[in-house]
Amino acid sequence: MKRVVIDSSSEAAGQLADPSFSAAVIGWQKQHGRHALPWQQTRDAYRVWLSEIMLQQTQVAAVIPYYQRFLSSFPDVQALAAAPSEEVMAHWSGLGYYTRARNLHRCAQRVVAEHGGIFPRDPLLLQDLPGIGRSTAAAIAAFSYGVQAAILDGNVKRVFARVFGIDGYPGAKPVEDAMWRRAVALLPEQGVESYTQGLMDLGATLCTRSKPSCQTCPLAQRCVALATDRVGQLPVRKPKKAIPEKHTGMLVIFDRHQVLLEQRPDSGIWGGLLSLPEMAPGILSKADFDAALNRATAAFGPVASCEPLQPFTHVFTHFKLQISPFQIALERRLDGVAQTNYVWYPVEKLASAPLPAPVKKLLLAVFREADLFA
DNA sequence: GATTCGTGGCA
DNA sequence: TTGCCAAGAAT
Repeated sequence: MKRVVIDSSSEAAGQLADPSFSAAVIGWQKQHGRHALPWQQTRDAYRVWLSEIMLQQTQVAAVIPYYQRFLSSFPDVQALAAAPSEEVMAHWSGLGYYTRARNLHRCAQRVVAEHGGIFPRDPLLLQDLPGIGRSTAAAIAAFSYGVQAAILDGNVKRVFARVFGIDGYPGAKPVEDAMWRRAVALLPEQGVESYTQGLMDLGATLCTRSKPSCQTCPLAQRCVALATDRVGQLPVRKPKKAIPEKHTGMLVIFDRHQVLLEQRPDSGIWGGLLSLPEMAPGILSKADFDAALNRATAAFGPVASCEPLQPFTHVFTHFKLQISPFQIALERRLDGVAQTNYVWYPVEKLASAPLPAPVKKLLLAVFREADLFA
């Protein structure tokens, strides 16, 4: 069970309060903010929630097509709750952070079962639902119901770090706590919707990471970073560490119009998706490789041909993955191989399959080239 | 509390 | 090319 933060911030809030701050943000938002994003112009909590989950650690441009497809396939929370898991995963395929998709599905089912299909308006109740943390709960409550609740996302952290001249990495606990206190203290009495959207818009369109437009910023007068010429230094960068590099061999085992896929476990990288069977790539002799290949494919049928494809690297946030693919045609396919985590998948359905982005790209390239489409 | 989760765009 | 990181949450 996740811990819900109850914010009873004390006397500090009084000192941090400043009505002119929210007034400046709200005024700017109404005139220069974004008003035409697909999830705006509505107070439908389902749409607000869907957009907020998709936008976690993901840029607006990447989300828009996913949001549109999701909404047309699952027009309301009941439709999403009733959908099969694989269909939900397939719609999320390529967007990343796949735990979000499973939590999204679970959340829809809980809203239907426990809240009569209505998203609660209390941020603390929202935060109890899977995939909804403190900031997302506040955004949903503010945009859907006008509830006075504070967000603290990457945009707000960047704006705060500059305007208030906050040193220290915003991901560090003490720094983040201090920012939460400010976020709560600065909430306006009226107009949380415009204020919240304004903070996001400021960070996304004006107070950007590089080349911010300080000339047109409504907060320039009060910006500590601008006054002290530290706009380029704040917020403090995440302390970098060397990321490990891993290797894997991926087997593209196919028989006419079907390819062998493997269901990945729910936890870990690419959790809950289908992917290709993997084999530790080695600096092995050809004989060793053939032996390993035979062990790996014995259950599915004798190998007619095996050709290495161009290896490539996929970069994650926290490690690099060297992928060495092999294209393996079966001489014939053995039946009765009932290992439940494997599935023979029709090639023509790959484009809409719940696959990781690099795997989908690889497979579409292989089968386009091999001209194996019907 | 530090790690673990994708992907694509951009400098 | 490489590095950085975006509307964070869960463990």
